[in-house]
Amino acid sequence: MQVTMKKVARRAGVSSSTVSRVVSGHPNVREETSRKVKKIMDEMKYTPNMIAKSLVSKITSSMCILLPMQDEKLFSNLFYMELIRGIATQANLSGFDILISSGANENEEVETVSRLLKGRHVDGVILFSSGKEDAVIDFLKINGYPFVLIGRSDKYNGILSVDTNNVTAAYDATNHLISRGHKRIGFVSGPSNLTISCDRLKGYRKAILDNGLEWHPEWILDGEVIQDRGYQAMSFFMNLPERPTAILVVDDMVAFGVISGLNKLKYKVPDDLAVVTFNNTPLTELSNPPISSIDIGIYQLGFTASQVLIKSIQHPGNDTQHTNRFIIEHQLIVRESSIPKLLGV
Amino acid sequence: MQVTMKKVARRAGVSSSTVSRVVSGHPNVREETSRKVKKIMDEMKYTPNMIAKSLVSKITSSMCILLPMQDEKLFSNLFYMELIRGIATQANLSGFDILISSGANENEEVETVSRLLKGRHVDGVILFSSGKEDAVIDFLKINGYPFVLIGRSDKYNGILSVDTNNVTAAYDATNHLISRGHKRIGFVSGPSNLTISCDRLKGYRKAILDNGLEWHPEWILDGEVIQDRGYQAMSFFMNLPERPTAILVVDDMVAFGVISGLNKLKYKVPDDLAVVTFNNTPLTELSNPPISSIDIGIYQLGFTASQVLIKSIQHPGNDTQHTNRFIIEHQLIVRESSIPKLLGV
DNA sequence: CTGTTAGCGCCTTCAA
DNA sequence: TTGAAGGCGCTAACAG
Repeated sequence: MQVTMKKVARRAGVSSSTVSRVVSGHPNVREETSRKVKKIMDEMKYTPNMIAKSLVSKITSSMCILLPMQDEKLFSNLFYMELIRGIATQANLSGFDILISSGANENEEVETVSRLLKGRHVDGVILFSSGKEDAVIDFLKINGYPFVLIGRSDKYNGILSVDTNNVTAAYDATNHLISRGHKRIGFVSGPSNLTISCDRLKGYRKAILDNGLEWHPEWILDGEVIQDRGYQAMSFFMNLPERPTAILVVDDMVAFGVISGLNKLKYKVPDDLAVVTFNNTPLTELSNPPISSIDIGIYQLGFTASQVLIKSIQHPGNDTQHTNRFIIEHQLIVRESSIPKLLGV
Repeated sequence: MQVTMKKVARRAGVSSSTVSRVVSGHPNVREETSRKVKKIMDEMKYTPNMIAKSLVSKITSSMCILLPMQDEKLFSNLFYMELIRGIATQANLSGFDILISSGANENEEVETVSRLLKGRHVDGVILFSSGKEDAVIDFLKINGYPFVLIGRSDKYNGILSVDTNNVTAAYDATNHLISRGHKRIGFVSGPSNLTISCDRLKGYRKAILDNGLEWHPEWILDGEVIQDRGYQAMSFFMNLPERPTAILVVDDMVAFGVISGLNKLKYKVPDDLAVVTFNNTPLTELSNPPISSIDIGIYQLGFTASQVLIKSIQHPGNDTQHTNRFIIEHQLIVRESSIPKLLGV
């Protein structure tokens, strides 16, 4: 049997409105009454029924994270888990709960989100930019539901989003290699339909061109191929005439495949090929050699997204606010994969 | 403005009870009425208000996953994400939503879970065995809330749990090494307060003793030390008099540290030291050499836990049912880290 | 300052 | 087979 306000009220000899006032911290309650009611609440172990509260207030204090469908596994588990951590931490700080959801296809995604939002299960959504048209975003925009995009989308503007400046990040990473004397630099790309892949490629290319270096299409490898058969791919790559002396890799996991392949082929990192990658997951430190990586602040990304969404939920008016795109700073973490080994170890 | 049953009812010229019956598939509705109401519902895009439904039915169709506090990062992100996938997939199949929660300390954990359960936000909880006394479990047992434990706990019995037989798994892994001719086998352990670590150690030890092999305390390393300074730890290990020729490692991530350390020290895997590990996350394939690993079916673990919890929520009577411990089969995936390299590659 | 009243949107009797 | 009425636990408006 649940302890309700009514019961607390009866036991305390007051009306249930008074109990409600005490619970919600309403000012118009005599100090004494408040204390008495609170004591009784403690005794009876009263816990508010959030469902009933939601029903009348139309606020659920929860948000959902729409995980992308598993069509590309390149940026996967480590990345999302860290993101969820960031989101959850910030959400909990504001008393929000996190709901995880996903759909097998776009239709299912829309249905899920619709059910959750219209069914008043959640107040808003955090989702990931796919780069292409997105039925979910359309749905959210049309119905005016609060949502935040992690990543960037060329197709939509004026929507709340949190992102890394991937072009600059790639530019910086490439410049790091250039500043270490590399003239021929390759690139391992991610799925070409993802904005994140395109942006990183763009930044890489810009750095190459800005520095007047050579630009060879053969120096650009496909990350998915590396994951599947890193050995062959790297063998091909390393046997190119005038092959690169350094390579920029779109993701830590993929960099592992690259280095693994190189090791098998008896090439040394960074001596034969310097490697810089993105995301700076814990893997980079465990690799041999440890991998230089752009830390894009995954946790921050999630934390901020959560913050922005909650703000948008709590102040719905600000649709046309000035800043709707939030950029998380990145930072290059230099490790052995891009600099000559230190003496001693 | 939300579309309610009332509005649909008015528009369809029936009572809202009838609409309710149609929605819930109640048999006592004339075929014709049903069709008419359904048509109107579609037209008006009626979506049931789950909150209101919950309020009266006292069923939320959602569960929460209580993520462990981040005091040990040994079995971390990759593991949990995969687990969540399994849980979410099964849950969605049954129309359940997943709530992610965590707490900074045990008190917070209890509070969160209590709020969620008593506030009728979720119907049940999936949590992870910590091995020691657990205030959350106490809370759940005392209040009779449905919950499932992933892992095993010596302290509690008769509670629903889903687990790997880690003793057997470790036994099998060790026997694999023994069958390949290894006589001196080391072990890298996880946090000693976790049941999972103890069980794996137990299985390893049993295999060693059953086969009449040597048992040296120095051959047992601490996983956390490896993560922090794998190089030194492995250097020490490899310089032991009559050092092991093989080693069993409690987790993939840690095995990475081990192999990384060995590489730096110019030792070869598996020639100088064969390695077998647990969990079979995608990392094992990306390593050089690829690591032999016990696949404990993380996804299955989550999937089953979800299934068991839902069953327990929907049939609350079965507290004293016969099977309350579900074991997921494990399987050794043999890769190059434990067998001589294949010719040709 | 406090109590009464009237819903939130839905489901479940009970009567017709 | 259908409708009316009442209530789930809470909040908000209006009186006192």
